[in-house]
Amino acid sequence: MIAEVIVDIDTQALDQVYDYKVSKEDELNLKVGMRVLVNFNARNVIAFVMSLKEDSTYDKLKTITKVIDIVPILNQEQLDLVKFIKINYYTSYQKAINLVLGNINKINVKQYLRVLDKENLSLNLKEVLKRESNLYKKEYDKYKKDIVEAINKGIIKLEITTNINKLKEEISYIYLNDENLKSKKSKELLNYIKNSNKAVTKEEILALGYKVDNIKYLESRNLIKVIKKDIFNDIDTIKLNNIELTPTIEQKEAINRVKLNHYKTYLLHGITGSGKTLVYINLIKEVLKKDKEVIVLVPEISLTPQLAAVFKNAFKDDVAIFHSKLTKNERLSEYLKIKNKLVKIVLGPRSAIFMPFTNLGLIIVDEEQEDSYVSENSPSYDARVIALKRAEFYNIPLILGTATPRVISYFKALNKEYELLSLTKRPTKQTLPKVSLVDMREELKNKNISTISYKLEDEIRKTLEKKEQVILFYNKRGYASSVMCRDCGYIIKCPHCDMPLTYHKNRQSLVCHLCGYQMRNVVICPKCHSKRIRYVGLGTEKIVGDVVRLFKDARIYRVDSDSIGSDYNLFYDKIKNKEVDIVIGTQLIAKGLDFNDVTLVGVINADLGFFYPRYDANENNFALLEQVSGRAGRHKEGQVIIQTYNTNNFVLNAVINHDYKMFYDEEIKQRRLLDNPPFKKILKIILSDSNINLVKSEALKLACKLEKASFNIIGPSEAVYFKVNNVYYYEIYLKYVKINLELLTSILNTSQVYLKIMYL
DNA sequence: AGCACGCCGACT
DNA sequence: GTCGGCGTGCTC
Repeated sequence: MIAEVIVDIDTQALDQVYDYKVSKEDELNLKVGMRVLVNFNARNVIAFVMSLKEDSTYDKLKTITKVIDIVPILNQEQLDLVKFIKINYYTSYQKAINLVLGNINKINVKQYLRVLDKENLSLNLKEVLKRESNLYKKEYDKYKKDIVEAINKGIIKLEITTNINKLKEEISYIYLNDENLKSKKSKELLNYIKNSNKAVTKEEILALGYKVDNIKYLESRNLIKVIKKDIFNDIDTIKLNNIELTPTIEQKEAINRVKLNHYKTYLLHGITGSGKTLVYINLIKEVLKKDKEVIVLVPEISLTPQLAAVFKNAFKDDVAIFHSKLTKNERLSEYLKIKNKLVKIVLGPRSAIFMPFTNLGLIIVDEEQEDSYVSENSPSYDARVIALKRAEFYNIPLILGTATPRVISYFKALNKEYELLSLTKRPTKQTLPKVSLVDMREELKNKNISTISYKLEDEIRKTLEKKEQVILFYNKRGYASSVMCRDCGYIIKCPHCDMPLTYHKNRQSLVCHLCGYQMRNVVICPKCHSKRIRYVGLGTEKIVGDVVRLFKDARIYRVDSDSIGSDYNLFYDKIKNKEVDIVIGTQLIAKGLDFNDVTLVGVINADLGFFYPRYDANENNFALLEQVSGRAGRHKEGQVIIQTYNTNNFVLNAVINHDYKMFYDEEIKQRRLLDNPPFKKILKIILSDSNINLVKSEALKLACKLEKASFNIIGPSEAVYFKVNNVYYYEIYLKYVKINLELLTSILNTSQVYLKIMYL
C-alpha cells in the first residue's frame, strides 16, 4: 500500500503530495487523515496522509517510519475542505491544514484514553491503562491493536487535552454543611464561607491567609462545594433587557420555513430590532432536540458581552464562545470542549467556522454583510463560503441574517438560489427612528463653519434637556489629519510606508496607521526648516472641540479604537449608566449596541464613505448608516440627523425611508451597467516584494501572461497602500463569469514574487 | 525549509 | 593534512 502525504514544512517548493510505502503492520491501522512520521530528505518530519493507493510511479520510495495518530486528526470533511481551500485561495496544503485544524496542531496537545466501559476492557489494556493513559508513552505501540479495537467498540474514548493548567477560570466555593471540626483554621474558614452567603473565590480565601489544604479538607468532607467559572460565565451577571422568547407571527413564519433536514441557504432579512436573534435561538433549540450541533458566526466587533450573555442564558454550558480577548490557552480550552464533544453550540468570529463538529445541524452567519468574514491574511478565505461548503456536506440549512443584505445575496434570494425570509416588523411596536438630511452647503452659505449644523445643534440641545443621550458618528478615515509645511508643501510621511503620518494631539506625536511607526510631533519642517507647520484634514479633535464649545455643561466622551483600547465593558457601562451625555465615535459605536436612552444620532459627514474606490462602497455605506441609525430610539422614539454635501444621493434617500428595496433597485441597475457583481465576479491578485523594481516587472509580466491566456484583466496598478513596512504592493484584477482555477494557478506559480488572491 | 555534498582557504 | 566556511541541489 502507498500513502500520499503532505509534509508539515510550509514551503512553496515542498507543497505537493509525496508517496510513501506503508509497512504490512501499519496497513491495518493507517487511515486517511492521520499524521505519520516520515524520513524526508535525511530528516524526520510529521506528515499528513491525504489518500491511500496501491501503486506509485516513483521508483525511490521510502517507507513510513511510524503512525502517530490512532484516530485521524483530519476527517473526510476536513480533508475535502483542505483541498477546497488550497485550490480556491491559492495557498499551500500546509496553510490550509493549519487553518482547518484551527492552528491547534502547533500547540502542545496530548491525546489521552478515557475508559468508558471498565467491564469489557481487555486484560492487556487494563494492565497498560492502570499505569499510563498517555498514548505517546512506550506502551502505546505494543498495545495498538487492542486500543484501536476498544475504540471501535466504544469501550474507550480518545480525549485531547493539553498540559496547560493556567486556563483562566475562577474557582470559588459555597457553603454546604456544618460539622464540628477539630482544626481551628478549617472551622474558621468554614464559618467565613457560611457567613458570606455567597460564593467565595479561591483568591479571597488565600488572601485571608488560609492554605489550599484547608480548602481541600473542607471539600473532602463535603462541607463546601467548588464552583468553577470560566471568564465568560461572568456574563451571567450582566443585566439583560428581558428577552422575550415567544416568537411573533412573522418570526414563527420564518422559523417554520427553515427545513432542518436539507441543505439550503436562507437569507433572513430583518430590519433593525425585528428580533433575528430570537429566530436563531428557536431554530437552535430545534436542532439541539435532534442532538445535532450548531455554529453561529458573528463579526468580531459585535461579539460583545451582551450577545454572549444572550447565548449563555439560553444555552448555558452547551455553548462555547470565542472572543478576541481570549488568550491562546483559553481559545484552546474552548476548542477542546468541542473536540471532546462537551458543547453543542459555538459562537464566534470567522475562524469559528472550522470548529471540528462532526454532526452539524445548522450554521448561522449573523450580519452577513460584514467584511470581517473575509480573512485579511493569506489564505484570504471567506467564512461565508466555508459555511456554505460545510452546510452542503452535512445537508443542513445555512442562515445568513442581516438588516442590510449584500447586493449579491439579495440578488440570489430574488433569483431563488437562496430562500428569502423577511422580518418587517419590530415586536416592541417601537417605530424606526426618523431620519433627516442636513445640507452642509447651506450651512456654509449661512456662515456656519462648525462641523455641527444649526439643526443638529438644536436637536442635541433638546435631547440634553430631556436628559437623554446623543451619539455623534464620524467616519474615521476622512478625519485623520496630517502635517504639512506651508512653505515648501512637504507632507511628513512614514519612513516605511507610502502614507502621510497622522497627527495625534493628545500624545503630541505622529503615527503611521499602517505599520504603527511613531515619532514626536515636529515644529520645524524637516525639509526647509520653516516653522510654518500646518495641520491638513479635519481632525477628530476639531469635532470634539466644536462639540465642547457648543455644549459646555455636557459630559462628552470620545470613543475610537485608540481611546478605548480593550476596555469595551468600561465604555459600555459608562453609556448604559448615563455617566455621559454625548458620545463621539467611529465605526465602533455603530455595531449592535443597545442603549435605552440614546434618542438622537448625528452623522457628521455621510459623504466620506462614498469616495472609496470599491464597487461595493454604496452597500457598505447603506449598511453602516442603517446601523448607526439603529442606535437611536430602540426603546423610546428617536431620530437621526445626517449631515451631507450631497442631498440627492440615492443611498441617503433610501436611508431616510429605511427602505432596503429602494436602495437595492437603484444599486443593481448600476451593477448591471458596469458589469459588477453579481453579474460578473472580481478577483484581486496582490503581488508584493521589498524590491520595488522586481514587483513592478513581475506585475507587468504576470498581466501579460494572464492576458495571453485570455483572462479579462484590469491593471496592473499600484495598490491603494502602495508601500507598507518597506514592502511594495501591486494589484491585478480579474473580471469573469466562470474562472479556470487550474489555469490561473499554473500561471500564478510562475511568479518570482509573493502572491495573494482575494475574491471581491 | 534544511540537510548533504562539495569545493576552497586557514590553522592545530 | 582536516576543519569549517557557505553555495547548490534535492527532497517520495
